[in-house]
Amino acid sequence: MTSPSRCAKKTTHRRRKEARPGELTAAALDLFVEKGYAATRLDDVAARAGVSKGTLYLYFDGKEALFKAVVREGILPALAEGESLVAGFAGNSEELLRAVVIGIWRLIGSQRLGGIPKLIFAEAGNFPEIASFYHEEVIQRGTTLLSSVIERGIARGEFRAVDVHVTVHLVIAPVLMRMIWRHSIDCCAIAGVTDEGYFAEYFEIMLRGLRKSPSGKAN
Amino acid sequence: MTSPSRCAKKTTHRRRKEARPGELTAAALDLFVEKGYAATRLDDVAARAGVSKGTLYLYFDGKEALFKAVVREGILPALAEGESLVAGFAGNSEELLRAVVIGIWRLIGSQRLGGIPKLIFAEAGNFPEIASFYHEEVIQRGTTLLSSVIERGIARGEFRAVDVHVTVHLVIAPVLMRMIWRHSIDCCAIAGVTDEGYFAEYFEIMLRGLRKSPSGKAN
DNA sequence: TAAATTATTGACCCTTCGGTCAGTAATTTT
DNA sequence: AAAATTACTGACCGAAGGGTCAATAATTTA
Repeated sequence: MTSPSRCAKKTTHRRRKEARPGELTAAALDLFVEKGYAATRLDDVAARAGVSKGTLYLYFDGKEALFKAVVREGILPALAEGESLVAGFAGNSEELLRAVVIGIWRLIGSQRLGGIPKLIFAEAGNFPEIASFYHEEVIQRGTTLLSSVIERGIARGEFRAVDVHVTVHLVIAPVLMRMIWRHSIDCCAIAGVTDEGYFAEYFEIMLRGLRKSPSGKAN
Repeated sequence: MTSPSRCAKKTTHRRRKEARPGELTAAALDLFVEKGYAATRLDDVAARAGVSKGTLYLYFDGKEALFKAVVREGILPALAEGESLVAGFAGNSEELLRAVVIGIWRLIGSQRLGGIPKLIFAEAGNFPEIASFYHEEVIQRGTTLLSSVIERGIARGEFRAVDVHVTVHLVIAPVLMRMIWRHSIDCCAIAGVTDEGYFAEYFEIMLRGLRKSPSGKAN
């Protein structure tokens, strides 16, 4: 029982040096999000990418390098997009906050990438190298991004003079938690609620909480 | 190299049937919170409790039963306390919401137990039995508890007519995220912020978002 | 077509860990 | 003190999985 190959149609294996890395990171993203970091088997990643484990090691130094490649390829572009959005935005800060949060949700939260934060929070303690990598390349940048939005709102007299550092965390928490729910016990809890319904109430509460004038209807 | 025993002072082991279960669940809580569910070794749990792995199996059927015991012993009493608080509360709903959230933080979030939600979210997918156990015994009860507070506020004309289901998740998200940060990459992010500072801004934003009258200063 | 090159394989090594159980030692009973 | 009871131990088993590497097959070069 040697189960010779994986490809039913082509008994022989093909040599496709160019395509391998992308196929491997795609497969890895699927499995990392589904199983977590430690529980993902490199055998399975390789199999899903249509190669053997040995091939995986030809393109990546190991599990850690593979994971970093997944994050760099998937999350950093989304952050860059958010940064350029803020840099060139002309409207009021309420609209900007909406645009940034919705953008994060559209590019990360609603995609398979939305499972990465959960994985990081969960396994940071057991994999310090990955934790510091993610902290430096994603969390710091993301925090700075949101801080700039809040600070802009305060500077323009649109938001109250909140504690920016704390508020960034309060603003992003419901977004992160929706990603986390979606990738764990999502089953019944928020299952019946659409993204639209969730974020509508989220913005209503959050912007009422941030607005300087308590008279509402600033939009 | 047999490393005969663990206890340096008493070469002999003691028989303490009554004390073992509590010592084992205490050790297990420490390690589950520190390492996560899958990564916690029963050998280590036993060692921290001062017994051998064999002894652990005398008191618990295995890892899963041990974990359930930890949750039942640690989290369910806190939920019960919240329920009785709501049942007998006389003040306005804003105060009640504050009391319930602060209570959850005091009894769970700020304790080692605050590491449990992270573990559950992270490993629910890999351990369905634990996920459904936690969902039925903790999440449903907790959601119902918070729903009753929001509904009370709406019924008394203190809160806007928000979507209760969604709002429960929005209200608890920053609390859960603070637990999660504290037990993962807490390092720099919220490290400099006290619980008081965090929750002060949290209540300010959340209650402005919930209040019916937009004139502020309802407290 | 033959030789050289290189992408790919998968069996293998080694460690880890949940779970088992025959044996040992502490305690109680007689 | 001897016998009976039972709390406790730790060596062991089997499965799992990260990482290695000699062998093999596809492709390129001569």
